[in-house]
Amino acid sequence: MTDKQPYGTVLIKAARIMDLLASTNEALSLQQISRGTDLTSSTALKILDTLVIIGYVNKDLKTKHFTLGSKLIRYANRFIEQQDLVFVARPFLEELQSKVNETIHLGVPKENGVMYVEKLEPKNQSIYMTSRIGGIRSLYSSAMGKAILAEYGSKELEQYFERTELIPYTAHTITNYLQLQEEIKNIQQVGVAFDDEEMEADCFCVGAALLRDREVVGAFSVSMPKYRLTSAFREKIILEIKKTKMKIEEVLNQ
Amino acid sequence: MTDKQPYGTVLIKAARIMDLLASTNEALSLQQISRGTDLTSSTALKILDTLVIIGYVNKDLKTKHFTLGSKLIRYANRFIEQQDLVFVARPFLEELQSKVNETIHLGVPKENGVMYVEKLEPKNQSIYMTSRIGGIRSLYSSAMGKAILAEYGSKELEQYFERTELIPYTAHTITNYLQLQEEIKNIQQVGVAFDDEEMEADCFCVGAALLRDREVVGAFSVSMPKYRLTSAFREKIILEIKKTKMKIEEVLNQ
DNA sequence: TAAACTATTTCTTATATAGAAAGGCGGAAT
DNA sequence: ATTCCGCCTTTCTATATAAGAAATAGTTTA
Repeated sequence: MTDKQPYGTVLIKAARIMDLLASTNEALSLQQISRGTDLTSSTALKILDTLVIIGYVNKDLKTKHFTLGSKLIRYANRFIEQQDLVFVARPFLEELQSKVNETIHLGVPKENGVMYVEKLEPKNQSIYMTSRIGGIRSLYSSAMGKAILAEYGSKELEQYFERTELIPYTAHTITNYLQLQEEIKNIQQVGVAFDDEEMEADCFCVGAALLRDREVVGAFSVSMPKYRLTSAFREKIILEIKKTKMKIEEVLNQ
Repeated sequence: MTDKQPYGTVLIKAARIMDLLASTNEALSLQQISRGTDLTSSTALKILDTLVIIGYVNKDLKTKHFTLGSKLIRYANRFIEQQDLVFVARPFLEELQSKVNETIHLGVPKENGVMYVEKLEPKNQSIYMTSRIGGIRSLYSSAMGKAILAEYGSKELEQYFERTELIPYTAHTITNYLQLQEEIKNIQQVGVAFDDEEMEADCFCVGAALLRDREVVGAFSVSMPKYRLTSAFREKIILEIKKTKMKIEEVLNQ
């Protein structure tokens, strides 16, 4: 019963500081940081100085205020590239894109939700794209998420229900466990999942999960404004999604 | 002459590990990390364990290999949002976008170059966008960069020349300091900078610097494939860039 | 099954860290 | 201008932590 020797105390404190800096768009003073992290100002300052040296934090020399550093972007870009699902799936998603000409997302399961790791845009819309990559959506309210849920076993699903509250985002969000269970059964039969304005008004999505060795490793979806949805287009998208899913999984499973 | 007390040794070692993990797309073993960073494997492992706890590193439980963690994406997204230049400039860049319908970049000076912090895409092209945001281009070979150089004072410029080798990227890259100086004079007269296939074949850009309190805080540019460039379009772009620069700077300088 | 490698834990010493307190600096108020 | 006040920075030392060698556990190869 010997307690493990503690380690990385400075790292953990540094991470607290980083999280605090990442919790706001404002530049923070030493005081704000030391109060916000329960560190003495001398300790916080020494850690901050080191974080500045390694490029994780920026210090405004005039105001003495701190913000996140630019090195983090390099890390993030590399993180995305290290998700080999992105590498594998991207060419097929591009192909899908060329056929449906709508927004396409790729996501991976993360923290009881699904995290966007790739996004293909169709139009002239100028989008602030980085605000989305890395974003996490709940499983029960998105096409990708429901496609993932449809691959869960029954006890896995039960555990999901236990730990998850079905909060409505729109009037269409499914907030009832029985109804969600019905929906999941339907997805298992049809082979694709839908999001009919359940996350965002006017937004319709069709998605499918991606399995490697019978395990969910991600999901992808096509999203569009609802006014562009005709029943013929809907059928086309379903067909193309199924084809794309097959192609990607073929590669994923060697 | 008392040496400063060392601090943040673990942080710096952790950063070495992070940098190593960010230097490749491969997942790395403990051995590879301990060799690549000159840390003993026990030290490296303890740091890695902590990095996993705080979400900076991912450990594959099967292979025991390490990759970067997903928390870095959150940091990166927030970093972008903390660049308040992005907030200020975006609406004007979107307006510009709607007029020229070509790719628009926004950058900030960083490490003897210019770092992309925003990108507005015009077309149906599916772009792997995160690979660009955060990317750094040299000053002498890009429209944004040369626009920044044109705001340098003469001694500042001399210092830049001293520390910078003019490496050619294409046959059109300016690799001669006198020629570059001529070009800069021209930019100062015309008010915008050009990149005529100097960075990438077939790519033509027009850019301008953004000043706050007479200090360069960024730059933006319009990029297009050269075959779409007519002389009328060129003039239109120059005009629109000048207008956009004025509008953004008006806000930047309150 | 053994051999060879790699990951993990243990243990001890030397070292880095935490935090209080003092000192410095700059902006605000008078 | 001068004082005051708040925040940033430095100093110092007991103490908690880190480093590394070596033992152990685990895994792959032959």
